[in-house]
Parts: sequence; structure tokens; C-alpha cells
Amino acid sequence: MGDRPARGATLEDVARVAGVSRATVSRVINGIRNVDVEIQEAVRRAIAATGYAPNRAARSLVTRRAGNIALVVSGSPGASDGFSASVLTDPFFGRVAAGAVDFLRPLGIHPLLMLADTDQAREDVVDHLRQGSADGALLVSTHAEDPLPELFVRAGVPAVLFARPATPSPISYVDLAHQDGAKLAAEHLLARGCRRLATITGPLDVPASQDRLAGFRDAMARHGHAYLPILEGDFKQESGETAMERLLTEHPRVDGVFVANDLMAQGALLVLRQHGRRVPEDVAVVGFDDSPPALACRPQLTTVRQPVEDMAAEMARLLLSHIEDAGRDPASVIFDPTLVVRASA
Amino acid sequence: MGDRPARGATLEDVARVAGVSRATVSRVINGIRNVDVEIQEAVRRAIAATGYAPNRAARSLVTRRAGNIALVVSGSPGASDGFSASVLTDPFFGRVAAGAVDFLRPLGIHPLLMLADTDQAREDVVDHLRQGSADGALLVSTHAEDPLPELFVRAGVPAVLFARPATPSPISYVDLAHQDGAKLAAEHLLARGCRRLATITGPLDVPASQDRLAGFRDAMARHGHAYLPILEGDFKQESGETAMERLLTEHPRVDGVFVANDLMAQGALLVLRQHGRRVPEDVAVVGFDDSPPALACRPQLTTVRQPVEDMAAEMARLLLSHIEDAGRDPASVIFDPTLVVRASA
DNA sequence: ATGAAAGCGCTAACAA
DNA sequence: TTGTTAGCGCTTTCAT
Repeated sequence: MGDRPARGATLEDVARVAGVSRATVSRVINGIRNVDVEIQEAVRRAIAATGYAPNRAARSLVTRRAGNIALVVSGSPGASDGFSASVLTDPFFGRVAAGAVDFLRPLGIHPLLMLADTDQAREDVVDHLRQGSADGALLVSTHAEDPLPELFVRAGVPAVLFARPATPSPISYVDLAHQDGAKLAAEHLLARGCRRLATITGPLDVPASQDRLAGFRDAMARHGHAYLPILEGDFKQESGETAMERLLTEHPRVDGVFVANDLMAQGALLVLRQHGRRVPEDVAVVGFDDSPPALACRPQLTTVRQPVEDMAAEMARLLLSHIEDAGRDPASVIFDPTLVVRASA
Repeated sequence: MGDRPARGATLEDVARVAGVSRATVSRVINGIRNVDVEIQEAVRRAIAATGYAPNRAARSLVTRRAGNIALVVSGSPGASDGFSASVLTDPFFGRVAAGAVDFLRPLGIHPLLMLADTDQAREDVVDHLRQGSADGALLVSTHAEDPLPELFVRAGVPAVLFARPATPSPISYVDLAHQDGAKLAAEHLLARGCRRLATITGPLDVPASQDRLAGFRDAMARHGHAYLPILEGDFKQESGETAMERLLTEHPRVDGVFVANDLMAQGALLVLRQHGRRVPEDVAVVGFDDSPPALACRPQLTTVRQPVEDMAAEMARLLLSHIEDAGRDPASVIFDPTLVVRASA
């Protein structure tokens, strides 16, 4: 019964116990064939006997691969209670993380969670990548004009974005056909008889918000509806409340609202009820995302589903291919939204 | 204008450019004094000129430190839509992550996100730690009898738990004085005049749920209330709805409810309104956590605040000290809850 | 105050 | 099929 903490057995130790060379042990560990079955067995036994666990750093040093990737969320320093809290607590981000994790886990790859809400933080992220802490990055930007994509291409760091960057960059991204989604919402609202429509948008400096608005407006116009009140929010619940409040005073006869995400729609629903408006009878509401809050509402939200988890998985797939082949050209993959009809419209 | 991707300058390169030895460059990089100021300058210039970025793997190999830690969430494979989605989308977990990230970031440490919902996954997590991918682990278990803490101590992996483990283990943890929190809730409910109280608990196999229940029951008993209907939930919103539904049929005259977390309380509120009960006039409701959903409810939740972010930061602090000093004895740090009075009670 | 040199543990040619 | 041998890029005694 030895009991020293045994500062880790090395390949050398295993080799000695198994009576073979380090190279051979390395081969069986890395699943390279051309190793006698008998010897494989011996090696395995030696590994078990020594409690050997390969040293990641040593391996990375020679393979030039960290074996994990970075999941970075970039934004501007949250006004009040911190960027970290608001973003990590946002169900949308949770879905992105879940999608990436589920795809990566079977591959033995884990995401390094990094937030970049200041220039300093962004620089740190780039440094970490350059130092090889991670082999590439999955990037979710929460604001337009994020300098990070550009920093990544400049540093030669493999990266994939969630959503098309505001300024063109030679970098891969995954996105949703936002306009199509908005169109789905418009047609559903129109079909159920709404005639006085309005929309609560996301921050208008981000492409996704612009696209959802454009898609909704175009679809309305195509159906002859020239006028569309527009209220701008910031994708958080409270802004949905504020916007709906204003909408109700400025356009009291509104009978249908397209809200650019579920969190704001949730806030809108709250205000609607407070004002005694029945949903969907008096005012129909369609959200966007199909995130958990859509189910937490009463009535439950009719919403445009964005397959976030699948999109995140695709990001990971793309990233891996860029890591594999550094010369690969940037690619974009666009997903289709679907309408999930529940009780609010 | 050279233009090859320049497969990374090394210490050697910097040394050559600066006209000094590798050792000296290493010293200035690691901020070791005893380096001539002139030379420091020269080295810095050389670093800038070469665009040098230290190689993490090489450094880790000699220092035996990965420079990052693991943030692992352990649980059982979610019944329906996956463990990853439900946990990463849970505001409670988001707060833990935010607290850890905020504490660790200034130190240049990032968390490696790992989920462990199967035996296989748990083994993988332990392997990664043993391989030195991370220097230690922050663990949040979502179910009782999680084998991971034990696996960690057995593997000699530094780790700190969120919440006392169901089975005693020589391992550090951070926790809340759940009983005190429940007592706060009980006294508030009693003080506002409620007389027919009930409670919706979390899964009763986890210590936190048991403690909240015990604390509430004891406080009630001390005030002469012998009978307390108990409904068990699972910390998710839907279970709060189900429980409240049952409570209303079995104990229609209930006038106050203590719900073991905000998510379930949110569900309870929904059901209450659906049944035409006014909150807090007919039924007062007190939640637990003070998570984002507490504000998303109408009326907003009166709830027992758990300083999750501070607790997570403390976990990180403890973990770092265990990494620093492997011999350090396990420690526990208990935080005090506070009552946040809003509209629901 | 600085440099020389010995590894850290592993993979990958290259031989045999 | 297996072993030998170079390193990967860095930190760290130990001299100087």
C-alpha cells in the first residue's frame, strides 16, 4: 500500500511496467493500429496498474492543439448590474451554450467560457487564443460594431460567429433567415384578423434586429399595410414593458404586436394584462426565439422559433473544420425559422 | 513586409532580437525583478517587434499548472429535453457562472464548462482534471448522491462544492443558511396575518430542500402552527404549477405559501391567477433565491435572497487556495439569506 | 544581474 | 511491428 500522492505516472513509467518503449505506449493510447494485440493488452494493464493519465500540456506542446475551444460573449459593459449576470442569465445564451456543449462533448472538447465586455477584456481573449489556451473561438456578440471578429482574423485565430457581423469580415458565421421569420409573424397576425399592427424591435444597430424589422415591414407592405408604429427595445424584458406602455398610450387601438424576442414579449404581456387588454382577443402578440420564457408566459407565446441549439452545433462544426484546415474559406450557414403557434396569437 | 503566417515567435526569437538569453526574457515576462531596466526595455521592444505570445502548453508543462479551472454541473440525464438545455438555461446556474467568472477574470483565469449527467461523463470530467486540463473544479450538483465529489477526493483533484454534499466528504463547500432563510419567510407570512400556510418544496433528496422545509416547519411550529401541508416539486416552473394546482384542490382555504425557489413560485403565481385568487390579498407567496424570474412575475415576488454570485466567488477563492496549497484542510463557508420584500407577500 | 543547461512528458520521424 | 531519438517552448537551478 504505497501512499504518496504519486505525482502522476508518466509514459515512461507505463512503458517500463509493460516492458515496451514509450512510443509503443503512445501508440496504443492514441489508438494507432499496427500494435500487436498481446502488447496492447500488456500496455493496458500497465496503464491500469500505474493509474496513468496522459499529461495534456506535454501533448499540446507537440501537437500544437489545446484540445478545447473558447466560447466568448462580447458586449458592452452592462449599465447597471454587470454584463456577466445579464448575459449568463439570458436563456438565449444558455441555449447557445447548450447546443455547443452537446455537440462538443462527445468529442471530448470543452468550451472555455470568456466574456469580453471591455477593450481590455477583448485583448485578453485574443491573447489567450494566441497563447494556445484554446484552438479557436465561438463568438456571440451582443452589440454591433464588435471589434472582436476583426481582431480574430488579424490574429489568425479560427473563429465562427453567431450572426452576421455588422461590418463585413472574412469570417464564418451561422445565422437565421430573420426576414423570413418576421414574415411568418406578419402573415399569422394578418390571417387571424389583426388590422392595427405595431412592432417592438431589438436594438436597431444590430443586424438581426434590423432584419426582423425589415422582414415584418415588408410583409405588411405587401399586404397593403403602409403604416407601422415602431418601438425600439434592447431585448430585455423591461424594455418590452416600457415599449408596450408607450404603444398603448400612443396607439390605443393596436390589435396586434410583433415583438422581436420572447423576453420583451413577456414584458409586453405583463403590461397588456395590467391594462386589462385580453390576449389574444384584444391584442395578439407574437414573439421571437421560442426560448423558455415563451412557456413561462400566460397566455403562452406564439413565437418564431429559432433553432439556436442546432445553430450553435453548426458553429462548432464549422470551427472544428477551420481548426483542422487553416486555409478553409469562410462559410455562412443560414437556418430557417418556423412559427410555433400557442395561445398569444 | 514579411507575410508568412509566422508560426509564432518563441522566447528564443525574442532573446535573439533583444540580444539577451532566454532566461532573461522569461524573467521580464514573469515580472521577476533583478533585471536591469535598460534590458527590460530592450526585451519589451523585442517582444513587440516579434509579436511574441508565450506558449501556454510549454509553460504548463514545466509549472504544472493549466491556469484555468473547471466549472462542472452534475446531475442526472434530464428526462425530456436534455440536461444541458435545462441547466444552462436556468437562471440559478447563470448566476453561479457569473459570480465565478467575475471573480476569476481579473486573475486571467477562465472556467472550462463541463456537464456531467452520466457516469461516463463524470469519468471524463475526472480524466480531464487528472490530465491537467484544469487545475481544479467548481462543482454544482443538481441531485443528491452525486458520486463526483467522492471521485474528486479519490483522484486528489482540488474541488469546491456549491452546497453541502448529501454524503459527508472531506471537501470544501460554500452554502447558505437555508433554515434561517425559511424562517425569514415563515415569520414574514405570519406577520402579515396568514394563518393557513403550506409549502412547495424542492426535490426532497437534496439537502437544501430538506433544510428549507425543516426551517419553515420549525418556525411555524414555534409559533404554534402544528399542521403544514407539503407539496414536493423539482425546482422547475412546471412543478410549481402542478403543486399549486393540487394545493388549491386539497386545501382551498390556503392563504400563504412558501415556495422553495423562484422558478416554482412563478409557476404557482400563474396558477393562482388562473383560479382567480388575488396575490397577496387572498394568498401570499414567498419565493426563494431572488433570481431574475422574481422580477418577471406579476406581482413581483417577495423572496428569500441567496447571494449566489458572492457564494460562487467564494468558491473560486477557496478553490484557488486549495490549488495553491494542496494540503489545506477542507473548509465550509456559510452565507446568510435576507428577505427581499416585494409585492407577492 | 545574467547566461548555460537541464529537463517537464509527450509525439513523430526515422531506423531497424 | 517496435524502438531510438529528436525536439515542442518554456522555467528554473546553478554558475558566473
